[in-house]
Amino acid sequence: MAYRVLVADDEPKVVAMLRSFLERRGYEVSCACDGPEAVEKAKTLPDLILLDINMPRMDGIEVCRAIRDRVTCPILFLTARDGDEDKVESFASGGDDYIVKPFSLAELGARIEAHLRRDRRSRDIQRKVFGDITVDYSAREVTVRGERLSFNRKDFDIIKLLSLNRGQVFHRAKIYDRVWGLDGDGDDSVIMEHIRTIRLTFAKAGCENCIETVWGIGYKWIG
Amino acid sequence: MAYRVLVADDEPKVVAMLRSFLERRGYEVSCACDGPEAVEKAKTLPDLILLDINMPRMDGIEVCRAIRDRVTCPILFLTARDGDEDKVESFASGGDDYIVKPFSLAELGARIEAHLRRDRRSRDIQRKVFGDITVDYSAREVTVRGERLSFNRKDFDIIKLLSLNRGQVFHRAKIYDRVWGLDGDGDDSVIMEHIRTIRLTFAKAGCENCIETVWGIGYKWIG
DNA sequence: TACAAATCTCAAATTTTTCTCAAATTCCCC
DNA sequence: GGGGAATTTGAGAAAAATTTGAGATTTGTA
Repeated sequence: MAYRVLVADDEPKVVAMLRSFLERRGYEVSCACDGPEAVEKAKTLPDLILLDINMPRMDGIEVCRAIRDRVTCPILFLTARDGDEDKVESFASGGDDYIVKPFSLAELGARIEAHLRRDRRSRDIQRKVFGDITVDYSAREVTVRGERLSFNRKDFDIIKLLSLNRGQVFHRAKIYDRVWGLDGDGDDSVIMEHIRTIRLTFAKAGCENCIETVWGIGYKWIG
Repeated sequence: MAYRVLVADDEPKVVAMLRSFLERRGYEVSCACDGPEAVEKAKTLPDLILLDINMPRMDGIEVCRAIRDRVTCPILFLTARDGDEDKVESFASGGDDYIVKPFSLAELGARIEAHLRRDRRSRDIQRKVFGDITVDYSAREVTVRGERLSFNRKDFDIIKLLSLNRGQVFHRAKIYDRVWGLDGDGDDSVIMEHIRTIRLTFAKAGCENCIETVWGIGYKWIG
């Protein structure tokens, strides 16, 4: 499942820019253009929130105070104000970071990743993103553009093996060994069958060619 | 008990200033004046580390890489370098924050507090909200749209384990270990039975599918 | 101690996954 | 282009895992 980021800013230009940047990086983005809307959308429990401080009707700091009890995800303030007092107040309201505009997107991206990584570490979650596809190994879940695909045990185990080793070709016998265990007298047709159901499920979600056939050898994950 | 902060910087003046500032705020401070010393002192497992990037023999980023696997506490870089690349590399090495010198002590204090707070928060969560469902861990209470559901001890322990790790799949044996204790020779059917009663109780309150079955593996909390 | 609630057991019923096998198709190389 | 091996497809059988139902046992408490 891709990370869901909530962006709250009253300037449409900024929102559009952030959305495009974040989506390009594989996040799922939702937006709010004022304080109350941000509070409302925070109820969907995003994985991270970017909060502008200057917003009409309710400023970012008030939003943060309002949601802090219910939302445990990292909250990053974005703002043009560079005063010490603003910073101290932002952190005191429950914020996790404070980024002064204009900021570089590279830095923003790195900070977002760092916060998500810490969150992940404290929750022991592991996932990998391949463009539209996200594979979450601890949830045993695959998501394609937000749509959740369900795989049964063997299918997921195969996806896990291949996707953790993207680009590497696996013989069918090798897949059998790794997924079924070394004792089994693996029959290639079993693997082929599983590959088929995996492909079918991905195809239904509009995602072809995640797994490529390498003639005479086996399969590899393209992602 | 006071939080222990490790300060690593090769300039004695900076170290002295930070030490005095931090001690005035009630932290217990230890210092290192070069990279290897920082790595060594990190073994005492401080609660937070302030790391200068420019240090003799081994720079801050190398230090961070060296200790990241063993040390889970927040690592904050302090540096005079303000380039994007430095920042990105610092976060990539496992850092949690990047503060450019000269910084205000008020901001530094606020950032340190924020990082420690998050660490604390992830250790003792009081309650969590999942849409209609609220799980209160200190009161051992579950509420669905205001209606209070009652669960017996084991059932609640299972709910707690799963809901604190939303999305993560737990093997039945794992659930047994975590809820009953490691010694028990857990029988899967016990877990299945408890899951059933939990589901029944939630269903009566009009709340289906909080717990999802992952075939061949176990269960996970959807919320 | 006795009662009620909580916890555990076990086998039948159900659901889902996994495997099998032959026909159809695709791909590679001559 | 054609032969032959490799792969995909399709449908259904076999196997495995889970849920359900009914009751036995244990535990906590008045």
